[in-house]
Amino acid sequence: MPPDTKARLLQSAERILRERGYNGFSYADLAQEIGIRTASIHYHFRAKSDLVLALIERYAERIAGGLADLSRTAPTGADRIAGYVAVYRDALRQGSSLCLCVSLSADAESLEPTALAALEAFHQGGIAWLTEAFELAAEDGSIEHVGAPASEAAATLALVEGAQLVGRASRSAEPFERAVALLMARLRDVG
Amino acid sequence: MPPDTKARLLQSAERILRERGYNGFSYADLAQEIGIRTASIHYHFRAKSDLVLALIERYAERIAGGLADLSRTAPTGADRIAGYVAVYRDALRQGSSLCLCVSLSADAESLEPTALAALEAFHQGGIAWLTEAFELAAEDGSIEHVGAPASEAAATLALVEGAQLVGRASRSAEPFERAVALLMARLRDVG
DNA sequence: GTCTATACGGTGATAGAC
DNA sequence: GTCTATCACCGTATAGAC
Repeated sequence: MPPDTKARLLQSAERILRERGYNGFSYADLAQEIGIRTASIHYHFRAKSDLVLALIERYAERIAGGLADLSRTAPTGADRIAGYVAVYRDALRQGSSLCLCVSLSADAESLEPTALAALEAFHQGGIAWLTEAFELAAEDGSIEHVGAPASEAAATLALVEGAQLVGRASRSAEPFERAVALLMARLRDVG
Repeated sequence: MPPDTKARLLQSAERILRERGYNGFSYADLAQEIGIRTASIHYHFRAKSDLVLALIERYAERIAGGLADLSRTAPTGADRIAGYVAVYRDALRQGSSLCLCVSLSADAESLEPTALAALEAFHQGGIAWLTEAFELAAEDGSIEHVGAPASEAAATLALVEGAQLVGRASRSAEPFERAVALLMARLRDVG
């Protein structure tokens, strides 16, 4: 019945980290937000690096789960790409936060090797999923002039991550929409 | 003859900030690197926010100057886009650093309004330059199937910034190259 | 211009009581 | 599980001597 502290910690930590970056958030912020002392956080996560690693893994699983759902429910390649872009649009939250892994990539220098490896795995997973989506699109004709699927995938991942960054600098969703407009225009039959 | 301390400060600060982010570098790092005390840095830049603002303005001018040169020397739209991509490729330095403004965009929450405004101006300037380059390309036919120049510009800015981020997470140049490969393939007659 | 000295709060982390 | 108390720094910033 009492809310699971560890879960609340993860939830708050993710939000703060996505707003302020790895070096911009502390156990003190976190402690204040959920109403315990910093010492208590160390009980759940021995070190800040442990918390961050748990955060990445949890985040990667959640996104991977969402993409797997999308693969099942989206019939065309265009539907899948539209859904993928929506994931990043939602994560931007009108320019107020970044995808956890976009935020952490910028602070790569401060991360442990294990966290760095998890970050790379996240990117690799995104590219693999996008490659499949573009392969499907090449077959079903739902996206205009599709190039090599692996190249389209790498470009699309960079596009949405960069679009988030530009939106973050403007604290607005508009730059994101402008950046993905051409990609969205290539999609056919998307509601 | 004695090296200008202010200039050395700016040079070192830019390097460190691009490697570690706004919240990941301190006056102490800077002081140690150029061999003076932190108190002396405050003589040149009253507060960290003043240093960062000077850094952005200097950086924006340098990049704008480079792009202006490129406009004069690159005859086709494709040449200009290739040159633009090269600017970001060089700034990535094999995955060891980011464009100053990519780094700062991720730490937007920590910046003063003046710095944020300068960041937005940097992005706006990049998009304006790219828009002209794509307009030229639409006329000279040097890039395949050019869409609305303003849309191409917004997408290209996001693409190269995102490509840097993915490269940074892997401490490698390869993800950057993969991300821009399709764009580069659209360019014709580029040595 | 650069220094020493210092203020003052933040930082991740630990020991041990409850 | 959470607390109090405490540690050993590190952070930006200032005052005033040289």
